[in-house]
Amino acid sequence: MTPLSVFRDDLVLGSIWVEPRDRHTLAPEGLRVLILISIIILEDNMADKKELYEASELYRIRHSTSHIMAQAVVEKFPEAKVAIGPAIEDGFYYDFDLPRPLTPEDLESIEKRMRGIIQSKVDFQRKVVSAEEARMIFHDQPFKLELIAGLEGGEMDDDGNPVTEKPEISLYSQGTFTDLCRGPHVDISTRINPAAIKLLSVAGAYWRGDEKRPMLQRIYGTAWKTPDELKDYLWRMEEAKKRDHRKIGHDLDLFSVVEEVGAGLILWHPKGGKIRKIIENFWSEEHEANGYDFVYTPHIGKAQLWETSGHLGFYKENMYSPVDIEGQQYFLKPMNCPFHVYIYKNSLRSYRDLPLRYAEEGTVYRYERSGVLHGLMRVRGFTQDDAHHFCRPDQMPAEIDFVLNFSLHILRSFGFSAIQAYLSTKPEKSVGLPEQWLAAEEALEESLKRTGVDYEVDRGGGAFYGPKIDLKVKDAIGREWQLSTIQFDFNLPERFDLTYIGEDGQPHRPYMVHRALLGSLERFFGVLIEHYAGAFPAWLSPIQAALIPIADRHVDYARNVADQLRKAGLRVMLYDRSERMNAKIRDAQNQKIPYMLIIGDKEMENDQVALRLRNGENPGPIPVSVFIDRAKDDISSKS
RNA sequence: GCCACCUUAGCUCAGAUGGUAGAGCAGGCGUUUCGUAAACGUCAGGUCAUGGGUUCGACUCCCAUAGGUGGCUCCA
Repeated sequence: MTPLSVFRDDLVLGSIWVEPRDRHTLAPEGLRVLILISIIILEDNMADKKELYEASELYRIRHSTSHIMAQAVVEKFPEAKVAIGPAIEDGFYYDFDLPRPLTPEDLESIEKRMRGIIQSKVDFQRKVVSAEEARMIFHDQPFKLELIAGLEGGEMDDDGNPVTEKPEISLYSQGTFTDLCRGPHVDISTRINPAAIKLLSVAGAYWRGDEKRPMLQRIYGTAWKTPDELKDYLWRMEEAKKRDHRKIGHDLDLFSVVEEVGAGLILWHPKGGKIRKIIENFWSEEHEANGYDFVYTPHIGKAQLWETSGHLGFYKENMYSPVDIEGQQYFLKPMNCPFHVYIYKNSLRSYRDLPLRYAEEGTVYRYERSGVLHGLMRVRGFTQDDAHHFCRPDQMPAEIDFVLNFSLHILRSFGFSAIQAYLSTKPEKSVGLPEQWLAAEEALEESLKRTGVDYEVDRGGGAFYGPKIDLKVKDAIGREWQLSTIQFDFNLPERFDLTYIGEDGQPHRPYMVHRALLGSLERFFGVLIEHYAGAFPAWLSPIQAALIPIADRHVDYARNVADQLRKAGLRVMLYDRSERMNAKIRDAQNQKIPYMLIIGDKEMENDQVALRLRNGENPGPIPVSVFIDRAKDDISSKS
């Protein structure tokens, strides 16, 4: 038996014991997810996960391990300048300014020294000092001096409000190392299990996250209570790596990014393209059935357009340089909104025409710094499943209800059942009338309440042009991904002077709502790949059934079955090469094809196929028609 | 963009201290016709990311460029 961590959001909550062989078959999709569901129910009743963590012993262990690491580093590099070293989710880090770049060998020796320090049983001692004393102690530590000055001056809290009470200045010492630290720590180093810590990587990090300030070297590490928990954490990291959409995208031949085309630009291969097409078809049908009109707009627009929309004022850093066309400047579009606005403006609108819902899968281009590009998740060109709603003030609550429910419906259709909403309200700097903001925020919140979806409010977190709801989904291993966004826009209707004629014969300003449900097709595809680990449900699978004849004499019959399946609307492939059956199964399995249909003498005689599923289940021979019914059921139920 | 690391055949990777490259898989061609995750043989594949430099000689060392990976938010 071997322990398997029960976790949520990478926070280990405990362990259960399973047979080693089950660990790999059950854990990733089956068992773990089941556990997750029950944990989520339990844990959602708990007050605040973050507070819980910070009060935990594990948090103290990690924070203290970070200090021990700092001690080891300072011993190795006496001239090191130390910055900060907190515990974080799953581990800790510490930032240093060092005379030279660290190597993997350095990490090994630091880690070894850390074990030595831990085993020497050092105490962690807390001491409160005055700012003056602190300055003396850290006279050659510029980062600490800056922190002391900050503490003394009374800094800002998370919301940017000045902290009124000056915190006391405390030190923690262990062994030869003293750090300016709020704590808490373990009392003695033996609380840390030297076999349950590991240094992971070194990365650059700006002092205080500010790119204008010095670049420090950050060492990341992890620490757990037991070696088994450490092992399990490392195993989880491996599992997450296996789900990496870049790896799966390559293995399953879904997409690529090549240097010759350009960084952050996606090539969709036929199989990825098939999945995209299925997503788009579904998307279109649902939009069609829900009162949307489809619009298509160009990829570039004149400078004046972006001037009016405000993009050249507020968004220019993310836009590419203009192209010159007959002396006029044109910009590649970073958003679709201005075009949709002009479709609205193209005729005089009556109050009877509203609401209008313009939808477009609009491809936009945004400049992203090279270092932040990441597979399908962060790219420079992508297609938004965009739409803009224009409605009257009296229609606004119903319109929000509609779009929120529509969003939830679409996300759930793709197998995302755990959805968390975030409502962001008026920031200090904003456009629009306060009463507009209030009405919109109230409509958003009331609507959230009616749907019953779990939500949090981020006061002051909205964009300057309007409040919004973001929807995040949890994937199969508990990670959150932001997909949908529903945003009010008080800015563009003003800037473009949008109106409709009311019952009173007078022009009125419409409300405008901008929304994307899947976000971008590229990113959404990446999330789907990781959520399903490449094993897409049948309705999304580029190939649904693989026909596997055992010997060449079965190929003709298999071809005949393939035709029947295609006529029934299934996507099939036939293994007609003279490989061994085992090799064909292995290949189909690696391609994560949902249904494998083995065909030998017995099947040929009885007009059957022997069904094998990619999870290893082997239901055996069934008539072709029975298989067709079963597959069609799975597909229509999207399971 | 910045910091560190990385870039060898389509893919995954070997190639001490500088002496112009090797395996497995994939691919082509044969042979095999086989009941639930890899049959056997054979052939072909590389200006070692690109461009400079050091050297008698560079995949190996230095510099630049392009791509990639991990970070750059979570308060001492």
